[in-house]
Amino acid sequence: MGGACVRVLKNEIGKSMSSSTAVGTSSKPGKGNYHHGELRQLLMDSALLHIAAHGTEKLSLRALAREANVSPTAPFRHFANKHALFAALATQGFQRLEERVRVVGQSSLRIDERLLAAALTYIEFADENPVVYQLMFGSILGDFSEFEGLGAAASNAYGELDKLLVEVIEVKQLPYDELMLGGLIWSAIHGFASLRLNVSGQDGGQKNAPELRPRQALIAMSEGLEANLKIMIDGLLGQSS
Amino acid sequence: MGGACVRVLKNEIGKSMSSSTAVGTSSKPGKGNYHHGELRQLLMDSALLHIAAHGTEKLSLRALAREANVSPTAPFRHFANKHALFAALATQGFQRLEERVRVVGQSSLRIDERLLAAALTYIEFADENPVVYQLMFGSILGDFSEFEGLGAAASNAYGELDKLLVEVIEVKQLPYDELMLGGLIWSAIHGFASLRLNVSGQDGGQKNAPELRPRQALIAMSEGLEANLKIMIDGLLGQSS
DNA sequence: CACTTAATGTAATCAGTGCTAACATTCATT
DNA sequence: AATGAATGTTAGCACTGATTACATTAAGTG
Repeated sequence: MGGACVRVLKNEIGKSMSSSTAVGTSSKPGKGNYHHGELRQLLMDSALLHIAAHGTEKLSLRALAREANVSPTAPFRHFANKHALFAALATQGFQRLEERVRVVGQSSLRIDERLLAAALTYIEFADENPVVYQLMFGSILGDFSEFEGLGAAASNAYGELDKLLVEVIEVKQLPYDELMLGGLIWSAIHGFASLRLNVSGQDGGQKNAPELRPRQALIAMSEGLEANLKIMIDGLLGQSS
Repeated sequence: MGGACVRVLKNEIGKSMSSSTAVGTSSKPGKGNYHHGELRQLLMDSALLHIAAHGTEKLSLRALAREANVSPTAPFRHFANKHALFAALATQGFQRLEERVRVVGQSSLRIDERLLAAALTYIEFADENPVVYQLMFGSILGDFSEFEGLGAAASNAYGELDKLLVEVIEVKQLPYDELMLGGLIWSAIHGFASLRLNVSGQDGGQKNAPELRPRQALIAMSEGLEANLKIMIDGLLGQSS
């Protein structure tokens, strides 16, 4: 019951199964065939699907285990507890985001174009990986320092944006403190990405209630996204070219 | 175990116990004293404290019932399920936010000053009611249409911002579509508020790791908040006065 | 007032969950 | 072949969300 619209996106999984022998997945437990090697990533991928379908709240490690044809407690060999799984997903997310932003940051475009491209990349990432994004910037995981590597991964990802900020300030001789400009631009980007995920999720596209003004605003802004982002950033950089 | 820093804020509760006979709260069940009248709001207030302390994930209706000296299933008389409680909190939040924004929106200031004041109000609300804010704009509650009144409350709250947008566009003859300008400004405000809640929650203030650059950016922007917000909004409105 | 009715609380119970502890199997390395 | 770390299994505890049937209260009606 309930319209739990499954807004799953393939990009959010994939990129897994780097190596390992890739045993035939089907098979009942207790027959001398231990899973081995691939279970951790398999659980993570499976978790993303479940969260996308029913939310973090209803994710059950036992259900994941069941789905993987594995004993109910097997997941605990890979994740100390449920939140550790979330943290692992978020960490992986930060790493991938960092990688993507670095690529566009190192292109040969002008600095302001690279900044815009980075912003777009950020928003694309949120679009393509909504569940991971929520884990990364939502409130489910409290203090990152409770999970090894998570805080560092988050900081590294931000660092890629930071580089661009330093550069744009120097090139354009902006009167901003680098940290403050970071706060401004980061807020703008994140706000847009975050609202789109949450508000656009409203109404499965069916009953189109009259109470969807906020949603319309975001849809309006989403059309011609790049141009609108440019307005936003240029506004913050104090120029209207 | 775990550094579950209890960042509770009094504003987040309060404003309750509107009327009712206010029976002496202490007393064991099964002694001919039914709670009556105040239990619903009592559960909501209690829930906020629990969520602030241990997160939504670990909130237990049974624990709330226990704390209220009430049978384990009593909460279900007031909330169909756990998420309905969250939804009730979010709905109340939207209503209070709407009220606050309306007040500043109706002041006698210039329109751009009122817009800035509204933005500040929004951010103050998030600061003072972090848990409610996360429920309102986070991903815990999926489709608002599943909860009666929630979608409308959200839309009404946005409506107060909307009024100001319409006015500023007309007065300043801005070349924006009203919906799009709403998307831009709303993103900026929400992004700042949201990041502050989530990122500033990192590190209980103790070990001050070197991996806190993102946090520093937000702190930098938080100092002189009003001035920075003004930069942000003026930037979007395309003026640098 | 007595009587009804809706609202609210209780009691008993169920399936499912996170997690722990003790044990089994496999893999990699020597 | 032997050892030890990694990984999976089995059994079980304490707890949770939720349902059902029943009890009590407050409020309204004649």
